[in-house]
Amino acid sequence: MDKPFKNERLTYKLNIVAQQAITANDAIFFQETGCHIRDLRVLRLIDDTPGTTFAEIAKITGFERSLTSRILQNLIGSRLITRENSTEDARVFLLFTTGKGKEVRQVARRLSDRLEVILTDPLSSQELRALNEILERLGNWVTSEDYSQALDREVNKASG
Amino acid sequence: MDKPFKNERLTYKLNIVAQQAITANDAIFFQETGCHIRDLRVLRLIDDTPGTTFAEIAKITGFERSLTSRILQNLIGSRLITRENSTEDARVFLLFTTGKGKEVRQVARRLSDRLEVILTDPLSSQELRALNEILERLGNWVTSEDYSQALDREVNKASG
DNA sequence: TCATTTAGTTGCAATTTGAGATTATCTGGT
DNA sequence: ACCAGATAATCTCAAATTGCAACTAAATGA
Repeated sequence: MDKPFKNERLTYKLNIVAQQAITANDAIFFQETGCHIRDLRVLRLIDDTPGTTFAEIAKITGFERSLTSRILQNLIGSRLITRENSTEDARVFLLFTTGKGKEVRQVARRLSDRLEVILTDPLSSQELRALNEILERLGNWVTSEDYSQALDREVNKASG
Repeated sequence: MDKPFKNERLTYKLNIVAQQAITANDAIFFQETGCHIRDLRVLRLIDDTPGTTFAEIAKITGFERSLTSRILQNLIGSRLITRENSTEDARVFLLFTTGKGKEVRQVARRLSDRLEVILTDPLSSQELRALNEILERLGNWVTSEDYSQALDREVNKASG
């Protein structure tokens, strides 16, 4: 009858839910597609913008260049994407999904739909909408410059 | 004008918000108290249940025993908690917060309050209540046996 | 043509963490 | 009383992850 949390903080609750959901989902994605969520995200980006580049991917995802490089190497090794030299700049290469890559992307998409249904099972459709809306707003907030500044002010106030 | 996410999945949104909030908060907690969130959680547990044991902490937090051991060593090293041998079983030791530990806990508590105010700045009080309620429910769900089983069924259906 | 900048890769080292061995202690059966 | 497990907690070691910085290759521009 233990609740996982009682009066806990919002961040704590967020963390529990995010952590549990992601860990469980990631294992399933890996089992069903051979890819981890992070790789699938890159695959999706490439599939949505064929001919995108290494630098674009690194910029959009925010991953380190070395990490980006390794993820792309994995995807290429699994024959999910191909690289083609740019005709304009031989340092640059363009990324495309293979047929297999497109298939995996679809499998992942459908799986993701089903997993999200399971995750949100205890919520009414109204609650689900509300949650999406609120998280959207919070997501914008926590990634904003204003948020960092608000935190900075708080810290300076405390120690100053 | 880039939104951090558009049509993204719930888990993705959750992850962004949780990750950003936790990373930012953890740095501030460390700066202001010398402890990371994880350590503070253990400190809080001990302060709330004086005389609790290693095994209890490991069970409640779900941390590995080796990790739990290291966290306790840190807290002892920082003089925030003390260990006392159990009179009943010499293998067991009982944990207590020191005066300094209680102080740090209070500092952390107040800081946590303020950080949560900042985090939820863009939400109305009604939305905040709704979010808390929904996350509570989701937290219970994702840590339940039923959730794992629902995922198992989904996977078996897919591959079977 | 040479110096500088840019694209992407790779080697290396720091960090984190978990599994399993290890030590110390307890409990129960004979 | 003694021995054979069980149990509490620690510690060692090895695997995985990741970032930094050095590196190669190609472009740019003076």
